[in-house]
Amino acid sequence: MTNSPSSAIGLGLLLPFQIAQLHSALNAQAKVIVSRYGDLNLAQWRIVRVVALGIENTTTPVRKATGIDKSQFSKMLSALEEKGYVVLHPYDDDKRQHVIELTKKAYAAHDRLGPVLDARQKHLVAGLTEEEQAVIYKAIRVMAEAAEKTDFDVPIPNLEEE
Amino acid sequence: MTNSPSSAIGLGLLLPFQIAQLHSALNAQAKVIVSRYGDLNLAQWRIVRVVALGIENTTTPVRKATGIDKSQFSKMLSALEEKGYVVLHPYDDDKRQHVIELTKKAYAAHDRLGPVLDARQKHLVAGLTEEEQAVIYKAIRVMAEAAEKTDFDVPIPNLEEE
DNA sequence: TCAATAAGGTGGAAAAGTCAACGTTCTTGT
DNA sequence: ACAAGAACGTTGACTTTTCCACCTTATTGA
Repeated sequence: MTNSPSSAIGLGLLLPFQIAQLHSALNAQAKVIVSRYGDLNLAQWRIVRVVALGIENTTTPVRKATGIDKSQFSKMLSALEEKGYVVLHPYDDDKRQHVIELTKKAYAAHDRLGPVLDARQKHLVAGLTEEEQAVIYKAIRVMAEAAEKTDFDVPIPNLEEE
Repeated sequence: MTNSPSSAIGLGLLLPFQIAQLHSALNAQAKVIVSRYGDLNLAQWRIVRVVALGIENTTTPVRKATGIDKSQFSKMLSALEEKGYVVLHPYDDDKRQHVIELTKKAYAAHDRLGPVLDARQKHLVAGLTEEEQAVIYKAIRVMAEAAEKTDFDVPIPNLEEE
């Protein structure tokens, strides 16, 4: 699109890069939208969302569902509590964890932002057919799995170091 | 990498979120690979790569091609210069910019890493057909474009605030 | 020619994210 | 029952990334 790189690489070899670009763009977009509707950042919003949708409501499962590192999760949760979005209760089944309860403020934020982000989602895939969307989901799954491997022992001729 | 990559993927959650997860996984993978072959980080590697492929060789176009924020780009370029990967020359057509010249060290790094990342790329899409790959590229393009929009004025039914 | 505005790059500050050590709680095996 | 080991969340140090204000160079328009 901008300028087609020299054949060999072609467009083919730039996939991770393009995904990084796409992610960056999506992230920026989400950030603008979310910040316009409140004082939550993206990570905080995701936590609220997972709980609001009733997917999970205790710390570890929520953390896993949102894919946030446990250190940051702890910090974001504290921030949410401070800002009055959540109340943390002890969890009897596992006293290391907490039960996350959303406040009215959180639900209000969710009610406001949810539709906007739904509209955004629709907008994002508006130019794609159902079949194409299905392909994307498959591709994400496949690539995420393939991203596990890190040892690509290319037949390297004894490389001279510099 | 810290958080299990595949766990949250495939839960049927929203697309941007899954892309973020995928990006995170790909990023971690690339990080490991790149760091194993030298002292460049991802951003630095991309700069080297764009120049090595002859796509661009002056600052602004390289910056745009790599999609790196201009502040970080400046820092990464300084780091590359310090580490002896590039030499910066004044650019007469626009004295605000620089011409980026790669050193032998940079070319050597490129020669070593290029094949490995090519192998990685092949591995990533190994589970996808040609058609599916084509869909992905289209999807990325479509979504990246759609990510520009940030005003989703949803017809908000005047929701009662609390 | 000269001011006004835009674009590029730099550097400091803030935010986000990562990492490792620690205390508590849970689980497992004996 | 109890010790050993694992899982969880928290904290503080640290790194990376992002944001913003500033200075320089280009461009535009009068």
